[in-house]
Amino acid sequence: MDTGLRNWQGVREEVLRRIHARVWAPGDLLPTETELAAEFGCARTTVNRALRTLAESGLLDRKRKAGTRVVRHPVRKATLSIPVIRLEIEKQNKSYGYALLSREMETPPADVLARMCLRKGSGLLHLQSLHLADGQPYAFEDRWINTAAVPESLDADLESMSANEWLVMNAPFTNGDIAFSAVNATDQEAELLGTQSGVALFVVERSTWNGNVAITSVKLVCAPGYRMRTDI
Amino acid sequence: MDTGLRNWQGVREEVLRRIHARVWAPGDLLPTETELAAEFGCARTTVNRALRTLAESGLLDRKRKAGTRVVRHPVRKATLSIPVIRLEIEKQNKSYGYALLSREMETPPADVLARMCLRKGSGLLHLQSLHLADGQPYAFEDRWINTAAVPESLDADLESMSANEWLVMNAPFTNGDIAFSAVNATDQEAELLGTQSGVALFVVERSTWNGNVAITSVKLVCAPGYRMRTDI
DNA sequence: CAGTGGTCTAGACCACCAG
DNA sequence: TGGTGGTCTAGACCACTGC
Repeated sequence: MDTGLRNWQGVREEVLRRIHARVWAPGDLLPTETELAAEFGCARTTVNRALRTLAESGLLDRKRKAGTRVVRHPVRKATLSIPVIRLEIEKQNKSYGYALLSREMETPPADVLARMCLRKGSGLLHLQSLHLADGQPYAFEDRWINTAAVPESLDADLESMSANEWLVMNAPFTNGDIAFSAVNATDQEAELLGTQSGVALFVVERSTWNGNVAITSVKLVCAPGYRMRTDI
Repeated sequence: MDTGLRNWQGVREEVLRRIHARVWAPGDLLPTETELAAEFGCARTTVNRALRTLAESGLLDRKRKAGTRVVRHPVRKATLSIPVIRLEIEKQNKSYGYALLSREMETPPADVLARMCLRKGSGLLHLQSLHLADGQPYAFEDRWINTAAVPESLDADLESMSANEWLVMNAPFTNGDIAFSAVNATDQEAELLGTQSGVALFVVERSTWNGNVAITSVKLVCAPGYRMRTDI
């Protein structure tokens, strides 16, 4: 039977429709790729692409020999874009500002060492800076850079360009992790962000590696009212 | 020239390596698919798959006729899994508990209506509940359900099963949005979560639609110390 | 071990868009 | 308008895994 679905987006839409319409309910086994290809009148490759896409977005579970099933608890996946802060601000039609507050070689506290998987004794470059949007405090950045991995960072001009952008252009990374949480503002954070201590602040912590070499670990404390949103 | 890269993952790794090694620097134009296929000794389809994958993860920018370029500011994309809370807790080897606190038909406040893109006058089902991990408060859930879109929800047994799970199984959605922020605990939230008012809490807000029909809007206030993490 | 998805190939046509 | 990526096809072989 040829229903005339000749491209993979079309097949994906039709499969989605049937899942929503409960033709294939959660836990159900779908026909094989070959059967669907025959029904839709297209090549198996096309069906494969459609089903693979749906599996990647978490709606289907595929196993060789076992076949393709509709997952029982669709774990929705949201994709967050982690932009360079300057671009994030400029996209809101605000002017970006940046101020370097401090820059020292220091022995990092234990939690930073642990996050970067480094052992004690290594001195790291410690940077504190402030990002501004239209002159207002936007986020406070507390960053540690592994100078053993990125020695050029010692000579970098970090007065005019944020460490974030310098690293993006000069120290590529292969993997990392990111975490989000909420904290009460310390006195220092409150003063820098122009608010009162105790106010709830949104925090982003990110560490990156090149292979298994730690590059940098950064903690971004956002100004009150910060909201991170995305579509699902 | 055949360098023996015969599968798309291998091609992807090699292209990645060259980007990291600055063979192709940010902004540079890559060879065409056909040229790369010749160099790697594989079919163009294979190169296409590799480059398409890298473009999807935000490292390459591809345009017909213009060719493939390394992006200047690699916007890293983090994929968050939004799990059913019960599963999230059980994955930590803790026992899941759930308590329905209130269930009323009510006229929602303006901000909820706006979030769901509904107009005034519609009564919605308002649910408040508490999620527990090993008996300790884990998150406070404040949910509105559009009964016009999901009339069966009026008869659902929401004492034993959380609304989240009931909806996952009974009211599929096609799209939605999700937002994260930080708030200071209100007196009510503090009492329910076993903490003091004013403590910084992590908040997740999510709204879902089936086509353009609003299904539900939920606000999840997490217990102190909540951390959401993922790899990038 | 046999059935299923995963992938590769060579060739083809098409859509888009920069020059 | 020509060059580039986007996709489809038919056929093939392979890898995994449930039975």
